[in-house]
Amino acid sequence: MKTLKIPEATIIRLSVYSRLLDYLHKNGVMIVSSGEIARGVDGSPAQVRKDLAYFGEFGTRGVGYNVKDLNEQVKKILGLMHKWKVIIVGAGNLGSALIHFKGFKERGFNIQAIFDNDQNKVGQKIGDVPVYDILELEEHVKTKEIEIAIVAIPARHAQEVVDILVNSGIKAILNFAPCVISVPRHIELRSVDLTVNMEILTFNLVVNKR
Amino acid sequence: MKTLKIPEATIIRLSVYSRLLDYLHKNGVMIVSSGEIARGVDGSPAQVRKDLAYFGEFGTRGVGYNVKDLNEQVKKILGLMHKWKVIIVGAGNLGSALIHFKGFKERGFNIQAIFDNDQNKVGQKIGDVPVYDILELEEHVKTKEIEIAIVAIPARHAQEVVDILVNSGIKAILNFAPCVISVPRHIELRSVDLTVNMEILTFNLVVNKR
DNA sequence: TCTGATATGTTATAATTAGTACAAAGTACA
DNA sequence: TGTACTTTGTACTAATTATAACATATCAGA
Repeated sequence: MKTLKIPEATIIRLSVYSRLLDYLHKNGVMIVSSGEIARGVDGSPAQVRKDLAYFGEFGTRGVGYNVKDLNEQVKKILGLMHKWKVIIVGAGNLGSALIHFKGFKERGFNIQAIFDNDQNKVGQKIGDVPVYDILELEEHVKTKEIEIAIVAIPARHAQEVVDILVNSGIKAILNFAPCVISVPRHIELRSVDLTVNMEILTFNLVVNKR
Repeated sequence: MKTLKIPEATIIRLSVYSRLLDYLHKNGVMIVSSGEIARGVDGSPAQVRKDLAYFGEFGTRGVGYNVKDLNEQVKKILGLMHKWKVIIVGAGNLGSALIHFKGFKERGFNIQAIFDNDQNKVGQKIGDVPVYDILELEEHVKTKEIEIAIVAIPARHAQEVVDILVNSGIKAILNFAPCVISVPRHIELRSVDLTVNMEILTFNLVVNKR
């Protein structure tokens, strides 16, 4: 199979398209055009078609796209045809907030456990997710075959925990600690950096005043 | 002043450089080279120099960069020479977590208030930040001259709240609601979309297996 | 003061991504 | 069946961004 390189921006947009398609499908819309998708995601029709064209032909000329079929195809592209086993490391404020975030389950991410080193939290539940001792992290990931870990701990311990995750055979990590993290090439890593996001805003505020 | 367009990727990197420079400065490091910065942020020396070159000459050939001076310059570029007045809308799990996140204050973002429509929360404090009724949002932003709002509420009400913020004269918005938000051109908007980030991971997991 | 070593700033080149235009394919209806 | 209309998929063009190479400036030591 030929896998030409796909721009990350395309993947981001596909994810947003898919959420719109979810919404349209839920509301009984059967057919949608690239123009309607574009309006729904604040993009251009050409961009929508080009993004889809990386992966095949999903529409009918003169008609548009079947909402249900297209959504299934897009979800398949995004790797959402099966549920993913997810854990969260860090039962602090952010970890707890992420447990309660509805969006994960809606999109097929099952949060199965949360890990912390605070013995007051270990053995409790947050929502309906059990809190385990972080000492059990490596073994748990291995035996339960966890695929994705969300790291929600302070920056000074993040690399250390990531190393444990890497050793335990995790496949992907979403990191919220505001620091640079290193992982071997075969592991997927993304960082959500809140202060960086804030600073992009302030940069734009300042330059736009010039 | 000439303001040629700056890639957003450059701004993201500058923000990361600055955090590294904070760290180096705190540890008494006086001089740093583009190569050392690159190692610290997992990038290339040429990229570091090019990013900085958009804004001027900050180093000394044959020597490197003065850590303190460069950090001041970079922070100035990022608009961090003064503190920013920030509010959070939504006192749910995520809003509360963001209140407790240390990184904001460290980088000059002062969270002054949090707004919610839950009357049980109104009048309370989260950390040391007071919770106000969301009905007071518009007036508060106007009179206190709040510059940045963080939106941490469910997607179905996000656009509605953003419209209030826009009317009240907010300058920038960081949105955590998983949906597409529209604002007038003169307002800065960024969205942190957790499921999109997860789906970039799963996409990469799936394609890398091929 | 001259020479070698080092690190920046900049120019040139390559790669990537987005935008435009249009041909191809389908629909509707006289 | 044929014609006008719609919407996709793609080839082409333009713009953006990253990479590499190099010229310039500084320092240290003889």
